[in-house]
Amino acid sequence: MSKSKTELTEAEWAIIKAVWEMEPCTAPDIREKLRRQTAWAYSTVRTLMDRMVVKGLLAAEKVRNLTIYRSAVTREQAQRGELFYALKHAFNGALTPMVQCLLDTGNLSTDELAELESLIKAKRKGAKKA
Amino acid sequence: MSKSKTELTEAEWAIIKAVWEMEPCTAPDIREKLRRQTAWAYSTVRTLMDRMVVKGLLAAEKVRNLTIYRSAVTREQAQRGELFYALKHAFNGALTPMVQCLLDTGNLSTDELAELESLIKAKRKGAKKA
DNA sequence: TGACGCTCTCTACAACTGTGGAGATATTGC
DNA sequence: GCAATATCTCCACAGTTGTAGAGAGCGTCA
Repeated sequence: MSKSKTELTEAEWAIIKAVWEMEPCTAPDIREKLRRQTAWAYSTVRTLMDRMVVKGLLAAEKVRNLTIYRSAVTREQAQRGELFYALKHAFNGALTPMVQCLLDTGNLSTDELAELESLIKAKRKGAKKA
Repeated sequence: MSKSKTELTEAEWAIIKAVWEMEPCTAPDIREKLRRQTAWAYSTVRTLMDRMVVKGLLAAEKVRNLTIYRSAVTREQAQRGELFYALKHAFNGALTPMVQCLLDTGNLSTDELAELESLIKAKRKGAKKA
């Protein structure tokens, strides 16, 4: 569970994020939701969504003349997929350099740093038992 | 400096990693280097590399009948690009959840966790002054 | 019952990506 | 000078991604 090689393009990310927030939903719903960012034509949204169904990213169900969409991968799965892609290719799977890079480039506030630190502390505590 | 939107495909990652290790180098060099992983035909490697030159990922220079390639982006730039792609799309730019996800999924040893912790500590110390 | 508005289906098309064959050219050892 | 090698140039082709137009089907309000 969780070996689903999930990789999304930019357009797919836009769509699936909208779906997560509105599901179950229709293509026009999503189109509307993304209007500000994308101004896509209906057929554009529809095509993208249907392709995503084929890829197993969304699930579609027909009700009368409506097509109802739902997400078929969780946000966590998708996030992991993306992160692992970066981890694997850009960092050869080495986690520490990846975090290093984040720290070096992101403009982290002192608060955020503190938060990260406690995250790790918590994790360490948990790991000790396991 | 560093706003270069660097995003690489899987094949491009393979190539540029090889280039980083051998530059300056020729297409046959790279082909040879990747033989184990990919078994690409010469023209495949060559096509990929030439396209990467167009994209500004590599730089090419002709010497006699040879084409010498060099990287045109640093490893750090490329890494940042990839990481930011994930950060922006999968995590809406929020760093903490991203790290959380890493911690949750990666099988980090206690040692690695400790290393991360000290990385953050160091960063905090530095940030205080800046 | 007809016009209006929604949603759908089908189709297209250009750019980008992965992959590589065919054949021209240059370098070099004999 | 010539054959053998290493390189290169050009072109092709299928699959994916981004984008969308044209027109059919249906529910509904006068």
